[in-house]
Order: sequence, then structure tokens, then C-alpha cells
Amino acid sequence: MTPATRRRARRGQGELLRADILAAAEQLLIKTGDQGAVSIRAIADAAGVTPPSIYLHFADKAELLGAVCEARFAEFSRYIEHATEGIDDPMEALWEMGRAYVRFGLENPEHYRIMFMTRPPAEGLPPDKLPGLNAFSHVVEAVARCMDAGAIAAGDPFLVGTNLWTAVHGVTSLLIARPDFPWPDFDRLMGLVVDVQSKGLRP
Amino acid sequence: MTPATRRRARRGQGELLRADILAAAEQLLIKTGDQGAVSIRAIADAAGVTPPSIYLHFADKAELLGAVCEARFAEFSRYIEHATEGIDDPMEALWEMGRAYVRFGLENPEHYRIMFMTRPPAEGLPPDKLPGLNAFSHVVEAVARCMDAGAIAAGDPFLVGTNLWTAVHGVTSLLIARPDFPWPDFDRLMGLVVDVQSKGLRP
DNA sequence: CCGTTAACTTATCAGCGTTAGGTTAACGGG
DNA sequence: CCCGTTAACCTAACGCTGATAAGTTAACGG
Repeated sequence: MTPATRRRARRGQGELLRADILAAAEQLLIKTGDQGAVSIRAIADAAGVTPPSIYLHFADKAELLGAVCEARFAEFSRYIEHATEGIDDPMEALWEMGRAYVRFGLENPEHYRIMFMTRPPAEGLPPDKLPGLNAFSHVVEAVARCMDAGAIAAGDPFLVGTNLWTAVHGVTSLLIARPDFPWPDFDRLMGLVVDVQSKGLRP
Repeated sequence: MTPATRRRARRGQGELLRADILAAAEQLLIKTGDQGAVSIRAIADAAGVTPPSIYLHFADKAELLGAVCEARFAEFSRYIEHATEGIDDPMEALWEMGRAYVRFGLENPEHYRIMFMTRPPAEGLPPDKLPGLNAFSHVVEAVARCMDAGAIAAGDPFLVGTNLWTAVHGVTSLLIARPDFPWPDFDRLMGLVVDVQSKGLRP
């Protein structure tokens, strides 16, 4: 981790602090597992710096959390891609993506919260630059492959992809937000969700 | 609404303030549409009282918001029940419940946020007293009726009900949390979601 | 009319995000 | 080697938040 006390960076190396702040914020979020505990002051402390220094690199807290998410979205995208490696059957690949999606959310609940369960940290940015849209395009492509293979009824891959997104997000976010609910066995539930989508999307 | 300045309640009528506080909090949440704007001070102001008075009736802010939600859950339950009134076909009734669920969420996004998208305001309470469990039991019963009618494959109504819940919640919560996403036409999406569930759950 | 006490207030605390303005140390040039 | 420049960072503070301790006021029974 970042040392508790920092030495002033060399001239021209001011950007180093930015990386340290991001790392500190990420670590704090993972360790405490509570978004409320990730305060500007706590982040500054963990980075061995005073609170105002953070504003040299981020306009406000929302932008900072947005930047943390951006990195997380990249990992999310890689995680999902990796889950389908070596799977030839397009339908099998699609379900594996779905399972990977849910798994990622449950393994990183506080990150998932920021990514998909709160209002976007940075609002009103160009719709083609939305974080996570990259990962989503993988889903749409996977859907298109399934359509080509005749495993899914022909139609709008984007629409079907959005439907699949809402399905996996529904499971993930409810499990995170309502842990006290008397949930049925996870594998049974996930199996049913996949099964319903599978049957429901068939030609 | 509550008057801006309150007269001290009669002896033994202290509970009157509790209702006024709840009403003020609810109104504030609806009017501003922003949970962050609903502060203890703002609520106290709207109720014509000073902030510490709130703590005579609620242990902390979480308990207050929890109480606001409880009332909202009751309305939610009524809203969904009302949507299926006069519909005989059990399958049709089930989909109407689903549509009502999503509609309620989109019409009351900030309430929906507190109800289903944040950690429960009051955590760790007995699993059979979870708010909203009443509304959920209606879904389970509706599923059971569909199974009896042979419209849905026989199985565990609770499991299927949970699956349906995740499905409608997925659409609702993502629409609320990610309004900037290039969403397909709402009716087309909702139609596909219902269609997939319908086909996927058939015997 | 008066004591009791429920109902409510004043004053204050620690912590939050954020800003204005000052300080310090790294470096190029003389 | 020292000096001015300026990037990098800090000190002090503001107005806000949720929350608490301790004081005040007004309703009521006797």
C-alpha cells in the first residue's frame, strides 16, 4: 500500500499522487466494504496527504469515485471476457457471461453498488462514453452470435442484450441490497433464471 | 401540509409529532426527489420543530427513513393488489402485477431507491417481519394460481416468484440508476421481458 | 395557584465536502 | 553556489450534516 507519510513528488511528477489517491480509495472501499466510510479525509489519510490535495486531481468526490469505477469497469470487462474463453458454443458462452456478471457483483458488492445501483458519479456525459458500455457491447455481440447460430430467435440483438442485462442485474442487485430476504438456494435460483431466459429466447 | 410553526402538543399527545415528522419527510422526499436533500434539519424545519425533537420519536435517521418506507410498502402492496382487480385469467393477472411493480418504481424512484436499492434502513430484524414481504406473498400466491391453472410449469412457487421479482426489479432499478443508458423503447423492452418469462415458465 | 413532568429548545460536538490563500521544496539559470 | 520561479502541497476555515446533553416552557392534577 501507499506509505502513511508521503514525500513531495518531483517536479512534473504530480500525477503520481493521483494514482496513489485512486489506489487508497479502492483499498478503503474493499477493506471497509462500506461506501460511507470512504470519505475524502479517510482517503487523504490513507494516501499520506491532506484533504485539499485531492482536489488538485479531482474536481469533487463524485469524480473521484467515478474514476475508481472506471478502473473497476475495465476489470469487469476483462473478467467477463475471460469467463467465456475457450467456450465455442455461443449459447454456452452467453450463459457463462451471465454467471460471471453475477459472480463479479457478489464478489465486489460495494463496487457493484457504485457502478450500477447509485446515480452515476459523473452525470450527463456523452451517451457513447458511458462507462461499462464496452462490456455491454460484448453481450450484444454474443447475442448476435447466438442469433446467427439459430440458438436465439432472430431479432434486435441490442434489445435482447438489454433484457439479459436487466435479468442478471436483477439477481445481483437484489442479493446485494436485500441480504436478509429468505433467498432460495443461489444455484437453484440462478439455474431457473438462466433456464427461463434460455427457453424464452429460443426461436 | 404541516404548518411552518407548531404549537406544543397537549399532554399525552406527544405522538402527534411523530406523524407530522413522517409526513414532512415523505413530502420532502417526493418534492425534492433526492434522498440527499432529506436531512434531519430539513425535516424538522418542514415539521415546524427543531432537529433534536425528532430524536424523541426516532432513534436515528435510519429508523426514520425505515418508518417512511414502511408506509410506502403498504401503499406499494395496495397498488399491486389494485392492479389485478377484476382480472380473472391468472397469467394475465401475474403480468399485470409485474407491470404495476415497474410502474410504481418509475413513478416513485426515490422511494424505490430506499426500498430496494440501498441497504435496509433497519438491518438485522426478524426475517419474517421484513417490509415488503407481504406484497411478495401476493406474487407467490399468483404464481401458485398459475401453476394450478397449468399456465406455468409445476414447481416451487416461492422460487418462481423470486425469479419474477428479480426480473421486474432488474428493469426498474436499472432504469432508475442508469437513465443515461441508450434504452430501447420501454414498451418493447417490457414486452420482451414479459414474453421471455411467459415462454420460459410455460409447462 | 402550584408542583410535576411531558414536550420541546438552546447550545454544542465531531465529522463531512469543499475553498481561499499561504508555505515549501524541486529545479533551471546565472 | 545561490536564487527566483513555480509545482506540489498544507493550514485554516466555511457551512453543512447527524447526533447528544442539558436547560426551558407549558399543560395538567391536586
